[in-house]
This record gives sequence, structure tokens and C-alpha cells, in this order.
Amino acid sequence: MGASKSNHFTEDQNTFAALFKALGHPARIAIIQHILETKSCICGDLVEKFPLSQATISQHLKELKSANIIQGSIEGNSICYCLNPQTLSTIQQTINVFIEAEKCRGQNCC
Amino acid sequence: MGASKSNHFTEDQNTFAALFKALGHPARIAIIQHILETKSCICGDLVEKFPLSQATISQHLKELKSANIIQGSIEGNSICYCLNPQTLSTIQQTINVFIEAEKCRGQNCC
DNA sequence: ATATTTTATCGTAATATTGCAATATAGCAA
DNA sequence: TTGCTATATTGCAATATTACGATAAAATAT
Repeated sequence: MGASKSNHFTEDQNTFAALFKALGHPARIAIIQHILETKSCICGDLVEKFPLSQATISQHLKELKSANIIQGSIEGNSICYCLNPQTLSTIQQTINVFIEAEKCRGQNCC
Repeated sequence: MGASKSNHFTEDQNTFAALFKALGHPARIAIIQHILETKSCICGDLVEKFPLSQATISQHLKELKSANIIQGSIEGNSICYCLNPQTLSTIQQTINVFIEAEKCRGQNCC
């Protein structure tokens, strides 16, 4: 026991959970904010900006990338990561669905 | 090492990460969807609906509650959990800020 | 080719999460 | 009170995540 029983849930439930999970770490939120503030996101910049090792930053970038939240392209001999607007939109829609459903729910019991 | 270095990040970054983290498990997404679909959310219902033990369900409810995503009120000798619209709204706003900033960013490098 | 720079991966340790059985707690019913 | 029902908590095992040093890999520069 201890392993997540993801096979007992729907594909959507697993997909949404994976997206939110990828956002569920302050370093990864900070990385996203850094991408938004500066034009590019080069791993080395983050290493200077945050008190995390290069290996750790690289790992967080990998997680954001495998969740399709960011995408990278080679730029010189470094890599530029950018946000993937489509994935952000998917996350936005998920939250919107929750909020709309909540509005249509009528009187809550609490 | 291994502990999250949350003290090195801003309060906002930690707050947002905590909210997303709470949504980062398929069972917790499923619980939210169940609350939205049915009028009430009583722990026992979830135990019947999902292949998880009562202890596990209770633990997931506790996490959603401590993230302020749901709130509970006593109903007979069971407890009714409802969504907290304010917290959903906070999450929505966070995503919206990301998307707006991305739109204003101009040409991406990737 | 060799050195330099930049990012990725490996190996490992510390900590956190997930899940459940067992038990505790709280409210209701009789 | 005693018993019943519903949820919470505790304790523990299995797995996952976080972090970093060391090293590898890939591209550029000399």
C-alpha cells in the first residue's frame, strides 16, 4: 500500500490531478512566474535566482515539461522554456467547470 | 535533504502551491466532482462509491478541508461537506493571471 | 581536437504522501 | 446508560517526492 490507486479513477480525473500536482510546489509556481516576468526561461537564470541546485531546478523543469505546462526549445547552447498556453487553458477550463457547477447547485447544506 | 524548501519562496507561491497540491490527487478530484453532482457529500457515500477505505476517504476529505477547498457542517450524525466558492475563485484567479500574463508576453521563443 | 558552458541524468538520503486496519470519538436511538 | 451508526485519528508499511553532489551529454568556442 501507499501507491496511488490511479487505475480506479477516470482518465479525466487522473489527467486533471496530474496537472494540478505539477503546479503543487512553490518552486514550480516560482518558475512559471519567472517565465511570465522575463521573456525567456533559461535554467541557469533560475539557478542564480532561487536557492536550489542546478540539478533540482532541472528536475522541476522536467516535471513541468512532462505535464506539458512548459515546452523547451534550444537557444544557443542553453534551452529556453516557455509556457504552453493550451495546457494553461485546460487547467482554466477545469476550474471553470467546477465553479459553474457550484453556481448551478442551488442551496448548499453548509 | 528532501524536505520542501518552502521558506525560500514567497507566501503567495506557497499558498498557490498548497491549493494546487490539494487538487493533485485523482481521489480528491473525484470527491469534488461528487460534491458537484450530488447535493451533499457524506463520507459514507464516498466509501461506497470509491474503492478506498473509510480511513483513506476521511484523510482526503481532511486535506481538502485544511486547504479550505471544502467545508463541512454536521447533518444528523454524519457530516456534509460542501465546496468553498471563495477558494475555488482564488484558484481561478491564479490561473487567469497566468493566462493574461502569457497573452501580454508577445512572441515566445518556442 | 580540447576546453568551456549549459542542461540532463544517476545515485542516494531525507522527508512526505498514500492507504489501510484498528481504534477512538461523537451523535443519535432506545 | 447501552448500543448503533458515522466520521476521525493513530500507527504502520509501501511508495513517491524533494534535494543535491557527482557525472554525463550536448553544443559552442578556442
